[in-house]
Amino acid sequence: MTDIFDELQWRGLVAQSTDEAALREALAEGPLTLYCGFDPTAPSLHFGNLVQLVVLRHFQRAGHRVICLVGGSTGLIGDPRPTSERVLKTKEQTADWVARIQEQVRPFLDFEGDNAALLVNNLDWTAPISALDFLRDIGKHFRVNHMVRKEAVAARLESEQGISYTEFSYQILQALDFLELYRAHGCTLQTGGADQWGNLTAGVDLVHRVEGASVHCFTTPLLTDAAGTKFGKSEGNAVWLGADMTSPYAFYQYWINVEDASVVKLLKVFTDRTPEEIAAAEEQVAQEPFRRTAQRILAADVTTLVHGAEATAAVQAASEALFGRGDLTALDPATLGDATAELPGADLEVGTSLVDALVATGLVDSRNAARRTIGEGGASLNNVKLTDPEQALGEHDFLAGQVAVLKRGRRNLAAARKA
RNA sequence: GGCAGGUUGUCCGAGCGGCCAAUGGAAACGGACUGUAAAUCCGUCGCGAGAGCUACGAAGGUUCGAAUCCUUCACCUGCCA
Repeated sequence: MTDIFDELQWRGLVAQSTDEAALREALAEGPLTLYCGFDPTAPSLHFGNLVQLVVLRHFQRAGHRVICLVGGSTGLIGDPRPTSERVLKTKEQTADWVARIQEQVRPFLDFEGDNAALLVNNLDWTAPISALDFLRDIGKHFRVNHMVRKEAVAARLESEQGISYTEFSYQILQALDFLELYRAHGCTLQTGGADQWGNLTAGVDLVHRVEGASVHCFTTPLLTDAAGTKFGKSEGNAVWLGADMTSPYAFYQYWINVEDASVVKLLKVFTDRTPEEIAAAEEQVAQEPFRRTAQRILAADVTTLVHGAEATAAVQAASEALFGRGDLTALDPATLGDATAELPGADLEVGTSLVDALVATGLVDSRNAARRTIGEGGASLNNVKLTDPEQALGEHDFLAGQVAVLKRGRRNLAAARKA
């Protein structure tokens, strides 16, 4: 599959695009320059951003010039959400997050060599513009009539709390980026998530008005599971790319647990597997679902992409040891230590009640919940179901004298390390 | 500016002086089952071992007793200026 656009479509990475024929032609003519922006709304990128990073990666490999933008200015304003106004973050915090995200993005693209990706910050060209110049030079090109049609803005205009002028201006600020990158680097394509369509086209329009040039954009689809729920949440928490926010173990487990009905779709999106490999995986889901081969490939590939091969090997070994059929007490101390090192946990004294241990390790939210879980038969210690809420951690419960494995339900594990 | 209505647990949404930690639905979690999948059925779903404590926009008040009544404040909605 040589055509990049064909490949992206086959992978399910294209939702909506400006004139597809023109875009295909532009891509076929030779390397073009494209960009995708990431706003610093948190100290780490997350699942949704990973889709964009994967897209950029495909483009760079296909020989196109990739610009990765971190939104030092747009992050100060905030893209309006359809539901409610954002609370402004301080400039210091935003700058800190920009720095973190700039680092986080590095492994996904090649920033060295002939076709090095470019890392830019829109604050560099936005900060120097005066309010008056902004209104005269940029604002004049935007019709409010058109701006209010944008989905998130329209929703907010309908909502009880309305929308601040600050957030209303967001799309102009983002459009300005496209113009700037077009001028400075000949950038003619912007990509983004499905919810960014309005912002992307605002940029396309601005470049067209000011420079008379036709540029392009396309969005990736919102990824949902069979029930139509967004992917990227685990136990109600976002799946982050930062190891300090979502541990590599938790990250790997997230992918391992993907439902059968979605695993093929996610393999296409997030891995570099070929159509043949994916067809084989699909076949295995159908024929031998209990082996979870597709999920294992998905989890391994994506974890390697985000955390590296070494981390993947570690969490695979841990998962194997902890979820394997083998008796936990039979594990050798080294394997046990490595496996449990990946788990969330707590340092606990001999004699700590299991109720307290379940709370301390974060497996449940409260002592009540712990008792409930034990009462429901949903908790186990070293793979032995707990029945007595009053039971306490005994000396012999610490396997190899160091760690006890607590489990809630089928798949939530934690380590109680001997203090 | 005037008048009327609203603000309930993660979300939606009942309750309108005691039987209300608060009906119902969704989400979520656990069990039964396989496969660390889905579907289905059952259960759980503020904190606390318990007594009890904290919760129904905020602050006061009435009452033996308030999510429910009164006052003030904030925000929203509708009608009239």
